[in-house]
Amino acid sequence: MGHSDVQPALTAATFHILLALAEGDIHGYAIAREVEAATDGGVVLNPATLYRTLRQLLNDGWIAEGDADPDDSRRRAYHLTARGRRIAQAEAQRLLNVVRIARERRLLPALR
Amino acid sequence: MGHSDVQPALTAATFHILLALAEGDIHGYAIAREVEAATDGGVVLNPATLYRTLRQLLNDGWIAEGDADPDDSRRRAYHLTARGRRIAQAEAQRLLNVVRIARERRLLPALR
DNA sequence: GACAACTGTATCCATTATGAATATATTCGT
DNA sequence: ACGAATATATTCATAATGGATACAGTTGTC
Repeated sequence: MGHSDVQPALTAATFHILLALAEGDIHGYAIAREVEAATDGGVVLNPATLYRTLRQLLNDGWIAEGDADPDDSRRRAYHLTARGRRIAQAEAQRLLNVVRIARERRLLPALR
Repeated sequence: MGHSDVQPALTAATFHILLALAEGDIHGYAIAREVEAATDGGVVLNPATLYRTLRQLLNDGWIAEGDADPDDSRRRAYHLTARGRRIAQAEAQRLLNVVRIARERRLLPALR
């Protein structure tokens, strides 16, 4: 989709991953389960999408790697950087606007 | 992104188009301007995405073609079908949940 | 301590979605 | 009449996603 420089609209997968990372250090597999739980099974992250996206987010400096887990050497934990948090906040605001529009169009019950 | 049969998560472009069609008959070009206005220029629909998506939505029976415009023979107006409206409502509800999660993670100011 | 089941990360390949650019015709304003 | 804006549509390249698979470390159990 276009975005005219205002804001580069994140993919749904990226945003869900950022949401999971917002609470603090968490590793890939746990992200997948967290997203699934938070959306009642509505969003299932494909491992290809998950690890590919994590690599990109790391490269872009939106997330950073946390301490290694002493209990399980396979785990690679991440957390949001300040930059990543700002981006996630902006995206959340954008989605809020979309929900507002949906409400105006009577696709959702008024307020709550 | 995955979706485990619960609900096939729409693309942002598709949802914005459905939102624009929720008010009643409206033609392609007007949809593009409407979406741009509603998102303060944040979402700009590429014509390729727009007309491609309209064709798909029509094929899938989510939208239907309205009466021809007597003022301008080029215009092809559409509106949501009952099916399309149900799908848009479900997607709106899904996004509302995402916003709720973002709020829980303190990425948005509490309530409003 | 062997073995199965689960956890965890990662990649390949095919498919789908998006975007930039362009083409073409109609309508509007002057 | 003529240029600008409107309106639909497609082509070709790139980006995003999903299905499948691979493989190693960990946990539980007998």
